[in-house]
Amino acid sequence: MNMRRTTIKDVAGAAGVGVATVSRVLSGGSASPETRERVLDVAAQLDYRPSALGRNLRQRRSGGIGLLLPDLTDTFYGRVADGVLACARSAGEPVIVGATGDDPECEAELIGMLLEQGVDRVIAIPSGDGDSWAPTLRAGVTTVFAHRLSAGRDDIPAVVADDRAGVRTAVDYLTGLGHRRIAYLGGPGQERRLSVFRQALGPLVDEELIVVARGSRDSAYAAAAGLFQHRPDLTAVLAGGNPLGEAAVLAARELDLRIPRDLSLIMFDDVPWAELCSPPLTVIAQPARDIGYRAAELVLRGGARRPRGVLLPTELIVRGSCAARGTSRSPR
Amino acid sequence: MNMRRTTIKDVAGAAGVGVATVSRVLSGGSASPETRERVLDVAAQLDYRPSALGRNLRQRRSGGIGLLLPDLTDTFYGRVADGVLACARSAGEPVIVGATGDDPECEAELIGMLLEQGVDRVIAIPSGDGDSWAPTLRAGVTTVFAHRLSAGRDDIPAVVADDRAGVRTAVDYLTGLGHRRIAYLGGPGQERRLSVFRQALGPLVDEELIVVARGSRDSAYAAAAGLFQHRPDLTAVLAGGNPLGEAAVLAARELDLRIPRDLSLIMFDDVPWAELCSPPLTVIAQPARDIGYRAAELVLRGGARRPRGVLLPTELIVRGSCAARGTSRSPR
DNA sequence: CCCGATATTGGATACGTTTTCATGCATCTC
DNA sequence: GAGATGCATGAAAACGTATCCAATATCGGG
Repeated sequence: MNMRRTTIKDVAGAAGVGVATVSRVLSGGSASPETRERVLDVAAQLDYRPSALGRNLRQRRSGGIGLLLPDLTDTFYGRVADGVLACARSAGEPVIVGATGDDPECEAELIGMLLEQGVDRVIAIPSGDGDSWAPTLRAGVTTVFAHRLSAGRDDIPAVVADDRAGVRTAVDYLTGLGHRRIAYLGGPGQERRLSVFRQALGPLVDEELIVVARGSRDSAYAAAAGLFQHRPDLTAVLAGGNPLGEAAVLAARELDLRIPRDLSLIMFDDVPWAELCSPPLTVIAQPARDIGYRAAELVLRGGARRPRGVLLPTELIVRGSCAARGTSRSPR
Repeated sequence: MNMRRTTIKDVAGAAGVGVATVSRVLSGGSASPETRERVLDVAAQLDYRPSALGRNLRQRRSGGIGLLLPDLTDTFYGRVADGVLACARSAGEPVIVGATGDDPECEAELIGMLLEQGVDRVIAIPSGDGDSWAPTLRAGVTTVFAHRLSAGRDDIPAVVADDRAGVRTAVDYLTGLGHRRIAYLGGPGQERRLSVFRQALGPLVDEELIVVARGSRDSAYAAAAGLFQHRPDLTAVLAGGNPLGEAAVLAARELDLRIPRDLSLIMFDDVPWAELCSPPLTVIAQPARDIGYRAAELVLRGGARRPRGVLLPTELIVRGSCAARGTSRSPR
């Protein structure tokens, strides 16, 4: 059972032509109609597939695109990945995916793996500081960020949702409902949202109401529960991602806080279950799939002329998790 | 800006040795301590990374593993993918991911892409019939199925959850609560669950209560709504996956059916939001991540001696979406 | 009828690596 | 001291492809 893979030589031999001709025919080069037909016939008959290994080695590029994101478990990232895969497939490009777990060290390691693999395009939801990305740039790999920017890397185009507008409308909506003590529950890599939050809240900002959790579910829950216990005077929460929102709902339930009577909640990212929750969650929808798709488009078009990035709109979807600030929360 | 990638020749030249020696040192072969050190020094200094392209071409294997699944949007598949990625990373293997959308044609196309890419291991959640997989086997690609089996492909090992036990305990639980008219809401590729469902229900089975939706969310909702409207006499539903469960909850709410008073619901697959639902959903938990991880282990160990597959346990997690059959549903 | 232009073709080379094989050198054995 | 044994080493081949270049065939024009 030592089936050698059928190579271009086999096709050439069977068709009675040289390998160069076969290569040309299959790459759309010029050839006489009859040879072309014969070659195609033979190739089809032998079920010949040109080896990407040989081709890539020859033209010193893998033609694959690398995708690095924190975690495929989070539906948001899943949707981003879905968008990337869709676009890549329509271009016939394979995608190598790596999960960084939001760990810069792990990210650096995966970057190394991608470089070793000869990937020449990378899409990433970056975790660490910008330094990790020096290697890809130095190697001439066209790089595009998705969903997040990386500190000190304004030389890499990015496709992101308009956090600025999202946070602002959310904050406006909450203050419009009369809320004054508004908390922010954030995750890793959300510096931009945070700064906008502070800015939008203006004089109302209270640093103690800003909590940043690490990536894990446990950490998110702990952050939410801690926040609610320490500051029973807060009346509204903005959760910076669906895991945080989930943690907030869970913690609120555990502490017997009723949503929205005792606590108003807005969650970043619209997920299917937001509607199933009771009350259904008011959210800021982000076009996750589009982010992935557009990033893939950008990286496929190549770094020739690089647009400075793409900003996709967000949308506040009002459901039932926010109420006008009524009586102050009853203390237990 | 035509930075040639640093190759093994550069290292050899700079270290004053032959390329063979460099290759040996880096692959852990034998070499005198002093040469080894010098080579390693130079390699580190030049930031040399062996090109996977060259290596793979030489040893006629890509060393990568291909992962084909229906959809990264569904958290279940996301968790499976996460498991695969984790295992692959610990083995240093890159993973090429493709989304089939549960479309056999698309699946076949992606299989072709993987073969072209020279992948020598594939993990798949198969969509179509077994015929699609003839090419991979013929090419000597070790193939492992995850989560599902493929009809007529008992020569490919599979890592699956114990649907058999899962369905049986669910049905037993429901009948134990007094339910008699139990519906099954299924998706694509669930033949096994269906047959077990019929078997477990025995004489109670009612073919009209068995509905199979296509993959999309809309289709799932339509199936659920149609079922509930046509057969208002049913008292319990088993949803074969979290999209189906979601659809069931949504449709029930739309038709003003209260869960669990009017309708008991058990959902396959435990997702974080199952707990957030009100009432919290009773589910059959599947070890999705483990399925992926084990499949990766299996495919990495290689097809040398092939275990006939792995069966992972499921668990019925009772929450609040099932009730004893009380009064018959009031007709609107 | 001959020459130059054009179209088609096949041989050879290079891509970066691993691996085989032969060579040289030092050490060991009798 | 001569032959045998072992080890470190480098030259060269091979993996499958794309492309350069020369060679051949075809054709048109003078």
